[in-house]
Amino acid sequence: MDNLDAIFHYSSSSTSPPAAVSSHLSLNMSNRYSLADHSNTNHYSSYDQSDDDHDLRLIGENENGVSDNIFVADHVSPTTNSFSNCDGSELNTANKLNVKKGEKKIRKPKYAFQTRSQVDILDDGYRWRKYGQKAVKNNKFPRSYYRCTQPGCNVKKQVQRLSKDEGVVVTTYEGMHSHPIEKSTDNFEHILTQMQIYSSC
DNA sequence: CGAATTTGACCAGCGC
DNA sequence: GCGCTGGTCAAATTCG
Repeated sequence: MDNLDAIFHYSSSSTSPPAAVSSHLSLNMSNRYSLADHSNTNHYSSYDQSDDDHDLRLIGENENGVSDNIFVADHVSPTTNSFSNCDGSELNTANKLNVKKGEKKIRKPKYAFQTRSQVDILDDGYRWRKYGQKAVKNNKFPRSYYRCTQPGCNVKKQVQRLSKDEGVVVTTYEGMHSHPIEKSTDNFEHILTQMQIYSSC
């Protein structure tokens, strides 16, 4: 877990996913959820995430105080100061890591959501195909890699359960969907409302 | 039978 | 240079 542009902590006792939020988020980040813009991170308080995710800064906290924190990572490419450049453009084999010849590597922004959920597979309204799974250092749970199945849509996500808190699932999104959400979720509006609270800093 | 998942192999980046 | 780690590929397998 690194190179994240933002992590949103979302508490939920149901299977309804924050992923739905993130998917919506990825469609609208450029004009709505710019809180994690790297240019704004300097004034955020630091946050120690040394056990798992590293180099994360706390950028917001929910009023209920418990653990609904918003994070942004230190490692953000200068080219990703704006979400709007996250176009989901396809990577070719020679450019798997967004590296061009003679240029600094370009990373897409990533956005992670911490979810308190009993299930790993969260229905966010998009269709995903799993393309990999890896054991993660310092974590007894594997990380799963998914790609959006929509042709031409190159959005990826990673799903991982925290070792130190088995009730927490971290979903990391990379890229923006180039198509509408495929199905609605029951409490989408509720989730959106929470997101707006989080992003009101 | 087509789509999705599993899983070992492969590759690149990074730290030492 | 080497080993570790994260990310992806692709063949095999499973599922609907």
